[in-house]
Amino acid sequence: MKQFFLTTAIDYVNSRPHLGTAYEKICADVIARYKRLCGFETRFLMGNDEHSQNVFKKAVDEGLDPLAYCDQMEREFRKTWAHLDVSFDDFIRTTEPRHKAGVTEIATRLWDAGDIYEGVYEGWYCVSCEEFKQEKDLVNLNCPLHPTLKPEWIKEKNYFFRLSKYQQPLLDHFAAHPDFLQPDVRRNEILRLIEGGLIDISISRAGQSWGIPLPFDPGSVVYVWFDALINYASAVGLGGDQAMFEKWWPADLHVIGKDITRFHAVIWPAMLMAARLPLPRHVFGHGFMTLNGQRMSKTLGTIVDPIEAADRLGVDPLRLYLVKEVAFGGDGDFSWERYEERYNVDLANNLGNLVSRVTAMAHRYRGGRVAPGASSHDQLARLGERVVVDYRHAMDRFALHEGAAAAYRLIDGTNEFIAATAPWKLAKDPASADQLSQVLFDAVEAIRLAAVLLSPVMPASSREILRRVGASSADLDFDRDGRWRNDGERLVLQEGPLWPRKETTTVTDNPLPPDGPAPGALPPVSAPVAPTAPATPASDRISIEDFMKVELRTAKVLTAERVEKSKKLLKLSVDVGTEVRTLVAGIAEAYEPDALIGKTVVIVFNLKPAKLMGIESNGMVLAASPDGGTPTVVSFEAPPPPGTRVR
RNA sequence: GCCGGAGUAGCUCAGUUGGUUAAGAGCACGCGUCUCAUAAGCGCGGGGUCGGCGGUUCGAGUCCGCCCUCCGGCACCA
Repeated sequence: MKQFFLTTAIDYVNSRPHLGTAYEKICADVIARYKRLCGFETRFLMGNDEHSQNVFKKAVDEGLDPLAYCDQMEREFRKTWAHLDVSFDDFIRTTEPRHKAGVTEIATRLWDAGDIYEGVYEGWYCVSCEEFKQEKDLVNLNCPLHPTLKPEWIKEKNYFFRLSKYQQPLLDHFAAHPDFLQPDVRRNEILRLIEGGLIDISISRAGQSWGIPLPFDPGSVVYVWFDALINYASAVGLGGDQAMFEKWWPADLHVIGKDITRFHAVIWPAMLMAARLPLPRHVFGHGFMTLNGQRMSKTLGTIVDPIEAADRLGVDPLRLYLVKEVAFGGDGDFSWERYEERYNVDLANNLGNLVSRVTAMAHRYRGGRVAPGASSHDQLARLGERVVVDYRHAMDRFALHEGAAAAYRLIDGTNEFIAATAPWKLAKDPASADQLSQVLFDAVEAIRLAAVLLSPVMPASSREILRRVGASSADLDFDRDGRWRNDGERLVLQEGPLWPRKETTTVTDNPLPPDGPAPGALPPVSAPVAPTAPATPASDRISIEDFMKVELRTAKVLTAERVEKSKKLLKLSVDVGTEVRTLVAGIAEAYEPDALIGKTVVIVFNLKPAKLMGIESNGMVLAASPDGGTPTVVSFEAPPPPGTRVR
């Protein structure tokens, strides 16, 4: 039997799933369901990534055992996926024994192959980033991403994977398998990256407990992302169930976000080459969902809860929106208005209304029993066959949006067909009885076929439609059900609207706050809510002494000019009361230099000097800086004299 | 500045390797029409120099070069 093994990325359990993660799972689910429909024995894998120091820390902060915390998150994720009708066959957690077995197996193979070697890594290590930092990137010896954290100088035994050795083999593989990585944008990107040269990478951490020990040196654990990649293989028995592994490996498809393509299209294949294991057949890097064109960000409050979105109009309407309105592979935008618009147009007006009118006529004119007539006009049938071809072609190359569009061409065509044949007129003329039967049958059959095509996208709705048009929804099979069938009597049921039209409310585009309202609630209609910063856990707080180390003072801007060749930097000279200082501020995108002159701002007075674009900066201007937003400098309505201490 | 991505109708966007789905779809708007249906459906219409300028070609949203604009990342957010 033909088979298909696909995976999504496993998710970090630091935060709950949002619409972006849901998007990936839903798209993968559509592919999985399509493959099942086509008769593939399908294995659809998802899971959680738990061996992160951040997870460990977060659990400790919440006073939980890390595993208990992960258990809790697993329930959260599973609940979400179940709610969204994501039909995964297996769910792996990287803390499971089977995963440990897989990781151990890969590590051993790479070690035996001589592709792992021991080295010493020295450098500044930021615990929060779980990364070594270059000295030049440090901010006054602090991590640039975590300004309150001082990276530690770590000198540790470290194991490296000879990634460099696989530059040419990878290029060869890409050349031999042009569709290994899709879409093309990603492929080109990665090819350039590989051509630019690969360097060996560190794959272990010493002296940590949260992780999987290296088989050849239990004092070190496997670096979290190296560990994570292996889940795809360990989930099908690598290092454990050999028979299962042989059956399912290699994976046919990894569905991942575009941000992690290099892990999946460079490092992972190289690891498999080194382990002498076959490579996955396809990697697909999908795009990101934005909210009203803005990145989804927790701090901006631009996160959409997928369960909330599903509860608003329905799981299937959400799935259809995500699949049909976004070209799979590109970025997509979500907005509550557009979501409602698509619901009304695609579901209420078109498909839902079509089902209503056809089932109503079937009942009114034929008592609900519809069978082909003797006079066959095959215009709808031909459209159906053509649409099926387009649909398959699109779905087979993961063009999910085109697949959905193909199904909709049949739906639109059926509405047109009804207008053209006007069954209500035929019904008035007894001589047209046979023709009427055929028209009704054709319409019912078209709906049936469209429902089959849409079944991967809208599984529950598809079942309901099939039930109403007297067709079975059990064990759908594309070869049997995915074609025009001009035979058999259909017992049609006339019931209420599938998707009642929503009257357009004045839905605002305000994003939901991070911990949004109860499911079912409308988004806030009030004025935009200021993004609320996540509460800082008590353990991360600093003492007053710590704070007092930072000397904040007012300063009056005397001159301001753009830094040559810089996009973000302004060079300022400021009066700090006792002297005039030069400092550099990254606010050029938000402020014209002239607008700052004469303003009194707050600076960090006792900051060590740093060189930026060749200019020595003696202090730092305080500004509110949202992620991805423009900064606003702290200023005063009634400025105190320069040099006043701020505390 | 470097590296990516993108510029197609008022809005959101499709447009497989350059040539009969090339100038499209949906929404919005205007007009018309049907009455089976969820004030849904169907038809017609307005409106675009396919960012600009060159080039390759018998033929260019499509390929090449330069330029403009926007977005993202990095250099530079001390």
